[in-house]
Amino acid sequence: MKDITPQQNKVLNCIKVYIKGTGFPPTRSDICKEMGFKSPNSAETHLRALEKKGFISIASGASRGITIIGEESEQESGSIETDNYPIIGLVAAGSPTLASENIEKQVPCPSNFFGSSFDYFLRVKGLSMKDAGIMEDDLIAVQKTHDVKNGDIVVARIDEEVTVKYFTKPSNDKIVLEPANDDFSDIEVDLRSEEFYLEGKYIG
Amino acid sequence: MKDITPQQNKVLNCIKVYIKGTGFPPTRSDICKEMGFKSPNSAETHLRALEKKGFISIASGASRGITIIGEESEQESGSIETDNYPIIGLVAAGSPTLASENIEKQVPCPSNFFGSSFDYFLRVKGLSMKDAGIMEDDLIAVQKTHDVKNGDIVVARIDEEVTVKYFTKPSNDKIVLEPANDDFSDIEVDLRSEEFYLEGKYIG
DNA sequence: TATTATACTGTATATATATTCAGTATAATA
DNA sequence: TATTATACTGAATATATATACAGTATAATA
Repeated sequence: MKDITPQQNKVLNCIKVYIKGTGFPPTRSDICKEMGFKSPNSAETHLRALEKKGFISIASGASRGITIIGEESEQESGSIETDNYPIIGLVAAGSPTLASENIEKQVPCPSNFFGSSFDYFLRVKGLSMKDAGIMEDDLIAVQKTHDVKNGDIVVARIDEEVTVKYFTKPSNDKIVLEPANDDFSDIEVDLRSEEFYLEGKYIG
Repeated sequence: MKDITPQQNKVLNCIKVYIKGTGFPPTRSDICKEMGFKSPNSAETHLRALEKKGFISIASGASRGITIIGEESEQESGSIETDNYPIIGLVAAGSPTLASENIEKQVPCPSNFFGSSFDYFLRVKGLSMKDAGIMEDDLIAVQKTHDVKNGDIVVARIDEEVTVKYFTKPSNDKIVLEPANDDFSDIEVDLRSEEFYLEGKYIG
């Protein structure tokens, strides 16, 4: 990263303040107003300099196409690794689980919050895992994987239907999905005749 | 906040993803590309609807002048408000709950993760709240407060013993703590003869 | 000394963009 | 039944915006 001049730093700071205030980057004219310039080209040349030095990137042709290139770890208190995770609501039959139409919203959560890494939250429908502490409308953290062991709680899809159950594989072409609620019965899947897709594994 | 339609939610989510990816809001055309619309007016009408319902604000005349109105989130480029919360394990009789000897460890968590603010995590012992989805060794988020309503799940201490139950106060000097498991029975506390201390309220 | 980077003013213009107008269609509501 | 909200296509247009071109001036290099 090359040196930044005091004036360029002022412009960079001005852009940051603008974004914080409005939610979107300023135009060349906006920068002129803020900085007191009388020509939009003054802003333009500063932007080009800042881009050249790697502080921002400019999307060509697009208005307000300024992106601040931050040095990431600006966090003071221990720099916790957080990420946004999508919450998956009702999964439309046949569509990929993580397709945007299934995403209710994104929530921030530390990536190691449940001890193991995970990929998304799933909103649970039904009470079949009641005795495992998973209730209707609960959010469960799911890791996309096919590596599951007997006794794991898995998210599985059988013929377009998504379900959360205990996983057991007694033989090579048979899978048993066991609910944690006496009111529900086991599901047996014959891998030779039925479609079975393992969406992932319950993490927390 | 009025109701949002599924399609409007898709558009809103699309805008959020765009901002996350590029650092600035999309144009009407950008939304069309992302959503598959063939007319910029499709995006325009959705934006107007979202504005009317209070999900976004639109700066008139400005390009890309879309601002997401998050209920709390002032998160530009990763500055999510996270805090460390203590996990309380077995609470030693007679000692203050938050005393350091009771703290198992600290975990980071977004302060608004459960919608409401909270003060610590408590590790649950016993299965008395099984039917409410609270199992042995579960972590529950607890807010230190004395402001509880009938039907709230509370953390209470009666004569050196800490317990998690539904709270009801039928009369001025009597409290009933109700478990969520048929195998356990209600606890009635006579405030005139027994010591009762309200540690806090169950948040999530 | 010539060159390059910084730091501006001022003008011009192609195009990116918001925004209005005119339609079509469906479902819900009064 | 009429009305309103949703969900689009398609075209038109005023203007917001990026961006190039033409200059001026100062300071720091090579």
